[in-house]
Amino acid sequence: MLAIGTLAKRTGTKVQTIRYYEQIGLLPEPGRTEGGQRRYGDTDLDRLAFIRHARQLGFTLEATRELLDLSDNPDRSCAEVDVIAHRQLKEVEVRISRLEALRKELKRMLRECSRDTVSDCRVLEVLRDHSACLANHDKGV
Amino acid sequence: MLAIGTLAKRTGTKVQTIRYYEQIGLLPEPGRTEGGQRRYGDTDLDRLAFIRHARQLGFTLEATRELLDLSDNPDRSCAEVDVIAHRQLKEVEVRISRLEALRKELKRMLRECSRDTVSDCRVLEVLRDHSACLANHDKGV
DNA sequence: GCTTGAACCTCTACCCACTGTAGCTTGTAA
DNA sequence: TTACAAGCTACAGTGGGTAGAGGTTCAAGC
Ligand SMILES: [Zn+2]
Ligand SMILES: [Zn+2]
Ligand SMILES: [Zn+2]
Ligand SMILES: [Zn+2]
Repeated sequence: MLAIGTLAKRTGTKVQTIRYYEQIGLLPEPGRTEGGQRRYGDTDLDRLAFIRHARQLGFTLEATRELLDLSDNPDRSCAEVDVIAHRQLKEVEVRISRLEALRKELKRMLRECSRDTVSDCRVLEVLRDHSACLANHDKGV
Repeated sequence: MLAIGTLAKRTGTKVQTIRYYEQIGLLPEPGRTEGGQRRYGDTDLDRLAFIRHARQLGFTLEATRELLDLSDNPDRSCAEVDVIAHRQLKEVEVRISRLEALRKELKRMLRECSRDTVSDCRVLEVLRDHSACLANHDKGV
């Protein structure tokens, strides 16, 4: 049986985060020692590793919860899993294209800057005057 | 003079957000009517437009605050501005490369999935077993 | 001038996904 | 036995807003 600190180290999680996951019902309440300290088994280790990996891949805790639920029912079709993963993929792709637009505009601003006084700064100029900006913020990209 | 709702519409900001910016000292306290309602001038309009544009380009409110301060001192060198913008560019680039790694791995997971039962689902398999994953989460990429 | 109702006001709580702190108790190795 | 690392609970705070309750003010139409 593992103490919470050991579990934390093995999964690269902070102790508080583990207690937080328990609090929101993502991890089951573990057994306790006489003195009230949490003790974990291998099932908990696997479950927490799963959660951490899902988080590293950008899934929300809610999506992670759904994935865990599905993972607990091995006979069901994996279509639902794939829907969640696909949704996450779309999400990531939207964020990428948004960030690429920002990257482009930031680079342009910096390239065009005269590096003189603030009053001539192209960066501030663009910030003040949206029409000098090539990014389409309105369209969410 | 503009009421808060008009200012909100003109800048594409929610009314609550404007009050929030005032609360954190990003917008100055405006004049009020006899009855206590806020009234804004063109200076406020420009300042809020600047803030919104900086936000759309991904700058944090803290960075935006620094940019506003610099913008108020037209005689200073724009080097500081460029440092902030450059920092933001780096930030954006880090986020992009992280997201691209996720994108790649999500696509791979989905491509390899047999679309059968949950027990055979490649997506869940990868989530359960990090060694089946090609993304390097450890290195922050 | 009066009525109506949209828009304003303050205050509080909530979102996500944690993280940090204070003040106390327990477990374990020397 | 003692020292102290590691555990415990409870609560506050992060960023960047957003939502709602419950009350007040403004302005247009009559
Ligand atoms: Zn500049
Ligand atoms: Zn722009
Ligand atoms: Zn699958
Ligand atoms: Zn991975």
